[in-house]
This record gives sequence, C-alpha cells and structure tokens, in this order.
Amino acid sequence: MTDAIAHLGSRLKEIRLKSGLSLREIARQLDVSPSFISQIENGKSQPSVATLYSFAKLLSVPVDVLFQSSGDVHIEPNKQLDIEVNRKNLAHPTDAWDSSKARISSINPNNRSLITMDSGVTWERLAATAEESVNFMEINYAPGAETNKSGEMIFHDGFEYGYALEGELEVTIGDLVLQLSTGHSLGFDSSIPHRFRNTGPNKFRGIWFVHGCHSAHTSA
Amino acid sequence: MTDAIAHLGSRLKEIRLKSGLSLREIARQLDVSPSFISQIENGKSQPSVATLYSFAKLLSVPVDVLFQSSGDVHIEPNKQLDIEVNRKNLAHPTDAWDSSKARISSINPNNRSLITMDSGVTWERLAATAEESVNFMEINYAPGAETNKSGEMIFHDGFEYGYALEGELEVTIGDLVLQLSTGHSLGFDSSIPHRFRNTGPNKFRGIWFVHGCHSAHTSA
DNA sequence: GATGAATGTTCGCTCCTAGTTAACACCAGC
DNA sequence: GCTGGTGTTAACTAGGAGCGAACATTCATC
Repeated sequence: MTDAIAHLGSRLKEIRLKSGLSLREIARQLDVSPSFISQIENGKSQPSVATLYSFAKLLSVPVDVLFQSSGDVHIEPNKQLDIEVNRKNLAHPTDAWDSSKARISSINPNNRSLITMDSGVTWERLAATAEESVNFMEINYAPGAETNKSGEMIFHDGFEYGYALEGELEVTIGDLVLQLSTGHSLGFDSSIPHRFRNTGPNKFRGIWFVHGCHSAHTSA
Repeated sequence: MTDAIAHLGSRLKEIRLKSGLSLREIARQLDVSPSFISQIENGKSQPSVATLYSFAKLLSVPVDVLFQSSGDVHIEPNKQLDIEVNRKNLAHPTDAWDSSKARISSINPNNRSLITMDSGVTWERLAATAEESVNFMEINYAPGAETNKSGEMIFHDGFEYGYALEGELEVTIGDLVLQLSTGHSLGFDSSIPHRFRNTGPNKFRGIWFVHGCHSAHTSA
C-alpha cells in the first residue's frame, strides 16, 4: 500500500521543478536544511506533517496533489478540430441550453449537444426536457482545466449534484476542498462559492445535475 | 505555526465521530495503538505522514480536509456492511431518504446509504442535501429485475433523469419503449406512466435523478 | 583555468518524537 | 459483582526527522 507515500518525494520534486524553485530556496523558506529537502525528494527521509503542509503551501498546491501518482500533466493543445457546436463562456449552467417542448428526451452518446468552454471544459447535454433552469449533463475537464482561470469562485441559486465517472477532480466549495474520483458523488447548495479543477494527469468525466438556479455570480 | 496543524487532531476527531467509528476501531484498522490515536486527537502527539494518509483514507476524506477548519461536512456513517440499512417497497423515490441539514454532502462509493427493493432493485444515495423531494442516486437492476413485478406502471409529479453506467435497461414511458445502454441518457416528465426492466444478462447500473415529485401512484 | 557562486547529494551524528505498553476512569448491559 | 465497550494518561524506547559539513557538478566572470 501507500505507494502514494513512497512516491511522495519524487512528486514533490516534480512539482518543485515546475515551480522553478531551487531546493535550497525551498529549504530556506521552510527553515530546514537543504540536505533534508534532498533526502525527502529522494525518498531517503520523510517529512513531518507540519513540514509537508508548509511544503504544499509554499508550492501553492493542495496537499492531496502530493499523494497523487505523478505523470506528465501535459495539457491538450487547443485542438479544436471537429467543429464545436457552440462556444460560450457562461458564468454558470443555468440556461446553457433552451428547454425543449418534448415530454420525453432520449439522447445517445454520439449525439449530444456540446458546449465548449475556453478552458478545456466541455458540457454535453444529457436530456432536453420541458423544465427550465435544469441542466443534466456530462462535464469534461482536461488535465489542468479549471472552472475559472482567474481562480474566482462562482455561486448561484439552487443546488448542484455530481457523480465522477472517470479521472480526478478537485472540488472547492467554500473553504472545503474535496478530491472527487471514480464513483464519488456529491451534492451542495450552489449558493456557496465553488470551483472545480482537474489536478490529475488524466481527463475527468462526470455526470452533473444543476437546477433551480436563476442567476449566477462570481466572487474573487 | 499554522493552526491548521494545531487543530489537526480535533479535526480528525470531529470527522471520526461523524463517521461513527470508535477510536479503538480506527487504531485496529491503522495498526497502531488506541492510545496513540487519542494523543493525536488531543494534539499531544502528531502522526507521521503515512499514518495521517491512512487515517484520511480510512475516513474516506481527502487529506486537505483535515487541514481545514471545521465546517458542516456530511459524511455518510459507515454503512454496516451486509446488513441492509433499509428495506422498503416504495412506490417511487420521493422521500426515500430524509433530507439532511448539511449544505455540502460528499459520499464515497463504499459508504452509501442503501435501500433494497424486493425485486432485485437497489437505490444507493449519492448525496444528502437539504433539498426535499430530490433524490440523487445510483440504481441497480439485477438481471431480470423490474420496477414492478406486477407489470404496473408508476407515475408521479416531477421529472426524472437517468444516465446508464453499465448494462442494459428497457425503459417504458407511456407507449414508448427505449433500450438504455452505457452512455445513454434520458429525461422525462414522470407524470407519464413508466417502468423499467433489465432484460439483459448482466446487471444494470445507472445514475438517476428524480425531483419535484410529491405523490406517487401506480396504474395498471 | 582559476575563482566563485550557484546547483543537488551523501555520510555520520544527535536528539526529538512517533508510537508503545501499561494502567487508569468511565459507562452500559447482564 | 463482572465483562466488554468507550477514551485518557504516564513512562518509556527505538527509530528516524533533521542537522552540519564536505562532496561533486555546472555555469559565469575575470
């Protein structure tokens, strides 16, 4: 077990290098010796929780990320071949799609109405019913993609429900941070500011249900 | 520094209590002494990262949560394995579960509240929010299982949305018959009489969302 | 090509502390 | 009374968190 622990060092190193900080610089800021950082990164020693926590803070990375398997988080270049049906940058999914007149809607996977967001985020509509202010959709987050590049959180009336199909998604709701992985589900009052981010190396897919929202806002 | 570290113990205790596990039970599963757990929870000692990590895993909570100040997180109590939590034969999922007071609900796959129906049909709750008349769940139909043995159809106020994860499900809505397979989704006005049946050889799993229903009826 | 100032690494060493084994006090049920 | 559950504390120990010093390496610059 716990190869998450075993690879913690290399993961730290990987992230540190990406951040462009030198080992000695880290050591200075964490107020520990450079040699110790080296030992940690090479798996020859393990930090205390306090040290690990400061380390994560310094790299401005949620601690959970450090336990994830490393991998080259390479973001898909904006290959928007295949004609995107629609391109919006909505504050949030209230009236992403128009409501339909049909009382029954059945949609097969290759036939979904698609919205492509700027940031590597897509929504695919899963049903088109007569209900307004309801969105039932599959959401996709490419590696590194996030709800809002600026780091702003969004909030809106209503409730939001999600189920993770594949990959990992870091969900921030208020000051709560959750890691969503396959099979995990959640629901929350979406008037609480929230944002999502794919911190993992693979794409994230999830089933999302948003309803009862009439207006959307963003908050720094 | 970082009162996040200082409060780590109490945070752990808080979450453990919510999960309904005893300190000794945790100790057994983590393979450490009960006294040590106590010391950790009371801030008299600090765990190693490995211990902390296993602790978080056991509580099925992302590590980051442990560093946050306490808040209203809803964690589904350890579903006492095998013993089915509840056994009902509801006409339909309106108030299958009580609403929760928590504003945020996160449930991990092994920890869901389960309702077993007579007919090889189970519902697993995916989120427990404050909303009433809302059910977000994973539904399971064993091969041959059906909504209603008698062949009756059901209808109720509101709308119903579904996404097929695995297997096949025959969906009858009014006089329309659909075959749902992986990735297929649907939504419909649930005042239209409907019923489901697993006609395939494998079990069916799907994500289901039902809301806005206040009364349920059956119709031959 | 020597001097310096970065980088990261290894080897011992010290001392702190993660984790132990008691024994403790409490409460519920029989 | 006992037995089996809960959580807490004290005294102890072994192992490893973290250190300092010396190491090898790249670069610039003179």
